[in-house]
Amino acid sequence: MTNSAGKSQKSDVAQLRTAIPRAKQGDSPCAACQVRHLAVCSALEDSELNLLDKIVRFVELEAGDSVFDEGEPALNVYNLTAGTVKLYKLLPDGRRQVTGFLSAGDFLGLAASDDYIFSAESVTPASLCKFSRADLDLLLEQAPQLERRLLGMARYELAEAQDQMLLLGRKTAKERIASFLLMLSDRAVCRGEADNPVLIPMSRNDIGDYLGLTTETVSRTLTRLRTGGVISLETDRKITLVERETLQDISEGF
Amino acid sequence: MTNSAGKSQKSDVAQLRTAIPRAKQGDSPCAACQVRHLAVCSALEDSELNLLDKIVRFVELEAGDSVFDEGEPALNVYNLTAGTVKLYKLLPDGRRQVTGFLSAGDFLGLAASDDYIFSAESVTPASLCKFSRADLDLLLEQAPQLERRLLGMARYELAEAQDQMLLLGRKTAKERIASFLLMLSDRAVCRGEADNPVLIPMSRNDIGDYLGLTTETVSRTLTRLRTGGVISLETDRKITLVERETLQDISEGF
DNA sequence: CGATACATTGAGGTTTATCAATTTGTGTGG
DNA sequence: CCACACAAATTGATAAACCTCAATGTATCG
Repeated sequence: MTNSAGKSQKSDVAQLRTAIPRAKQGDSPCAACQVRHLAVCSALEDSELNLLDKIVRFVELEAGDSVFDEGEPALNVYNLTAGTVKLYKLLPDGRRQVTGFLSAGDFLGLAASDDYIFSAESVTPASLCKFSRADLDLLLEQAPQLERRLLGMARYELAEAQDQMLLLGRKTAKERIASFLLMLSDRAVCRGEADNPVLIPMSRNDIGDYLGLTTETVSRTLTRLRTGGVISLETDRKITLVERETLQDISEGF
Repeated sequence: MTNSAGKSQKSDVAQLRTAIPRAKQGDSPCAACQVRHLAVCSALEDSELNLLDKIVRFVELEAGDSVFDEGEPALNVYNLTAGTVKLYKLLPDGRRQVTGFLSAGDFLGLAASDDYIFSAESVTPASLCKFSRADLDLLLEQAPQLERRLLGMARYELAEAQDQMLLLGRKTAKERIASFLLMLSDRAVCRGEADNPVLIPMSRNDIGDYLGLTTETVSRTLTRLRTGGVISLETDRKITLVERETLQDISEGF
């Protein structure tokens, strides 16, 4: 689940590469953050950013690295600033449910209990801002408006979770795939990227574990949508939405 | 979805019956609330309860009444003080996903958007405290600790939603039913009731729509658990957990 | 260029859904 | 209190969707 020593050596290289633009000249790295407007941090005034700078640590991950595992003490929280991270839960026999994919600006680790209740692992190379929960709690005292921002984010996540329950409980494979592609497209727009073609950072297996399907069903369903002319596969990981309206109708169950 | 005029007449009777103990002698009904320790209201000091009393309205529902429907402007929030309420989303062809069952102490209507994103309907006769969102927002100014409480509740709901995603995406019918029975038992304990036998306030159809199954599969699966000696059906709506450990193992996928 | 992981395709099986009939439970009115 | 009507639950037979296992094709990366 976590990485071997051989792989994590490369991570150091990545750290060197990105450390320079992130904290140049020793002035506030948070003030220079490209995704601040997307993150919890948007709740802080420019003058308060130094509070963040004091407690933040930067983490660089390569694809497949573990951020934390379910059941560990929830000591840290994270802001994802680049890349994609997946959250998942496991059953004893290895069945896996991916409960979400995170991208730039998303917050991670806000657990209800003392331990993490899911595992988090990078899907692509990723950059995170790491805060200890103790530091975060102190910060919340100084900047109570952060609490409102966190509540807003939690509500949004709840809304997404309810949509996902509808998908998992009642939608067909075709409807699930259509919903998934549209979600990726919409989220790219939120990050200021193009809505089409859709870039798919995760494997068919990860998609299956997110949608409650097998790899094979994901693949077959994509093939059928392609054959039907609704989408077009540029590569495995790059899909053009040819008939967005049709896809929308399929995703909503019409 | 809502009730006919004929049925809602009885609701008036229910209102009379319970109005007396709830607001006796005109002093603070919130101070006398039996489920305050379970609800958001526990975040308020006794001295602050009069703030609630000023803005609360009491609502009594009979089984099957609508609280609000998906897509309506989210003008109010509610605290459930007695009974069971189900939340659900619909697809255009009538497929339904119940996203949660609420019981005494649960909070309802905290939407991320301006409109409700799910419908809410009582499963049994129910009592609710109703607040306008505008009033709640004002109250949050005066009692900011409420925000922390709301955040805690949202986190808890998120944790439950993730468990439900694992259930819907990866568990078998048998595992889903076992998880469901244990959840009902655990929640009864939270409310200070007996953990066994389990009282089932909702229909097989509602259970199916919650677990992503059909009525028939729910029924057959209960029959098999009964035949296997793991549970015992006292009546349709009252089930004894004969082998709780076994049920626990089944629910976790062993 | 070769090795390896990932994706696709095919054949066949399993679980759960669907459709239909029967039984049980509930509430009403005689 | 009983009989009736209606809704809810159970059971059975069949079908469909998706999964499993296996083989083949195709990216990707040293």
